[in-house]
Amino acid sequence: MFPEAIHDAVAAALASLDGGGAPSGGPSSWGFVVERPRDRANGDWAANAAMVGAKRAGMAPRDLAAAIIEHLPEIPFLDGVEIAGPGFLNFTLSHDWYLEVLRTAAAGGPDHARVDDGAGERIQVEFVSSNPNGPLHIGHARGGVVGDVIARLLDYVGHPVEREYYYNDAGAQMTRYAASLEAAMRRAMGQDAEIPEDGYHGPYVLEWGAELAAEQGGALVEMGEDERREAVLAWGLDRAMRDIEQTLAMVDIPFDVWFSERTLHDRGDVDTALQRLDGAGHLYREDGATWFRTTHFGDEKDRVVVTSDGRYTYLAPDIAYHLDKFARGFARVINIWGADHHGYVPRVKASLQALGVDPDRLEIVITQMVNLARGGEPVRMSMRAGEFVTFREVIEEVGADAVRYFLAAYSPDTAITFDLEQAKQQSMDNPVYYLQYAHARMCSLERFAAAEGVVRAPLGDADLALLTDPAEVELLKQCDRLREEVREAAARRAPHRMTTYGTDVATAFHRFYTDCRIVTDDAALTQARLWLVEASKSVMVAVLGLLGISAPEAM
RNA sequence: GCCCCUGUAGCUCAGUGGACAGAGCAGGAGCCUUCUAAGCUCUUGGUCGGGGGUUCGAAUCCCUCCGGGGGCGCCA
Repeated sequence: MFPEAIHDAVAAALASLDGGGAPSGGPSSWGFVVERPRDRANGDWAANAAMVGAKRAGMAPRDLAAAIIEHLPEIPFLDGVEIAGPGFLNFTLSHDWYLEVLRTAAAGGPDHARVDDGAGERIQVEFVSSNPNGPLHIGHARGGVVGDVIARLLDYVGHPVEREYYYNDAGAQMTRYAASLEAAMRRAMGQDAEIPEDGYHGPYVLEWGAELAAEQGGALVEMGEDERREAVLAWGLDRAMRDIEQTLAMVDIPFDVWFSERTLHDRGDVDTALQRLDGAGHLYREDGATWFRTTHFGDEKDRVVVTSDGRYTYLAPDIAYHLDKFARGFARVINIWGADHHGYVPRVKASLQALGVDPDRLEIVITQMVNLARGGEPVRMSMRAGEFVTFREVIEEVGADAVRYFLAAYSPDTAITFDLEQAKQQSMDNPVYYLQYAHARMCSLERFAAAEGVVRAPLGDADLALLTDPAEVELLKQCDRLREEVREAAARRAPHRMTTYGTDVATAFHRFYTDCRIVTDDAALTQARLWLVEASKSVMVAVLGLLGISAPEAM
């Protein structure tokens, strides 16, 4: 109910100041906001209405503030309102409000702060979408974690969310991959074969080639060339996809839909999309190729969709793919792309616009680079030569929780260096343990209480008013932030806000633990504090759950 | 050359229109015979890259300059 209740009340006060008849646009036309003051001394919530509206009201901000207070309707759980600084209205909530927060959190569990802001707005989040010709690396991992957390956040605020992985199982890259695999297979079988210059050279190619040799090598070499090529490609696709899916499962990143590029070709969707573009007059031929006039939609140059030797460029199926997404009824589509793809945004948006889909419905989150390091030394990688540390290796070395935390903790806009040594350390260099430790302590307290024979009585019987220690109040205030923090993180597509918030909750809890002994001879106080622990646990489990990090009961 | 991201404490990063700029780490001083010290308290440390502008108010918005990263194919 906060901050909405305050906003409504202030809007009502402004409306009555306006002479009863709310003018154009109604109360919200004043355009003020209710937000958290940076400094706690300035209350629980602050409204800038008096500053924003001073000009329109023809009054000095502080005078307008006083007038607003004069006309302010009653707000439940409000303890007081003050004018401060240049004209802020600072609202302080009552202790009772925080006890309501405790009851809601303790009774409602980790889902207690869910909202249905997004009801009815189906969103697709498409992420990772690595080509199925090798293992995932750390860059894919970041897209995976960012996309996964965004999907979890959107779900929490009430959007029906579908997670999709798009894989390019058609085209020249796959042909090169299959040729490389076949060569590796032949080598494993003792034949003389060279992996093509423009093929894939990573150690995994040799490894998978050997697997292929062992599984079906004999049969494959007997086949005709075309048949064998098809069979190797199919096996290679399956092998890569299995590796990718398993790796993602290791860090708890599931997908609802695995979408194959081939289906677009097989169904004729690519042709259809190009015909539609042509029909709308957006295509032209030049130098033997077919061009899409993307400059008409703000791109810096036109793009080829069919090459002079009759093959599609990657853009052609991408047009069909994005068209297909919206044909599936998503109100909004979010793509998580690596920084190296940012240049493609204009042309994909152009294709949507050209075909009558509002390009604003497609949102593209760009994740910046991830560099790997070990003990401060950069780990050199070459994708072309296939020399890179795989995501799987990183997970095995540092653990799923630490990986997820690290990849979620920074704004997607920031380039990051993932230091394997640091991520592995179970120290304060690794704040993931700080959050998990808070949760483990909560569980430990419950175990201790039970061992002491303390039974938690029903919530309704607890005298929560006993919770007046500053550390207790601070912890309750932190718990109260969950809903607004999730909303903000979801709206801004900003997973890292959850790690920041989680740290605040953990800090408040550790402080509470240090300052207030929970299980004591004072039965009533013990009951109240155990319920506070329970409420905090709901919040902590919610945060860890949104981050996809495990909540250990003991550490 | 053009486009995107970025420049905030010694380090890694939060904060993107509000009130004296924050966290962790690192540095300094303390706290375990009692519920997990992977914890807590206090403390040192900043011309928010430089300069202009918009605004009642700018780390935040605009312009410009400088530094770092990425992208600019009839490759994916």
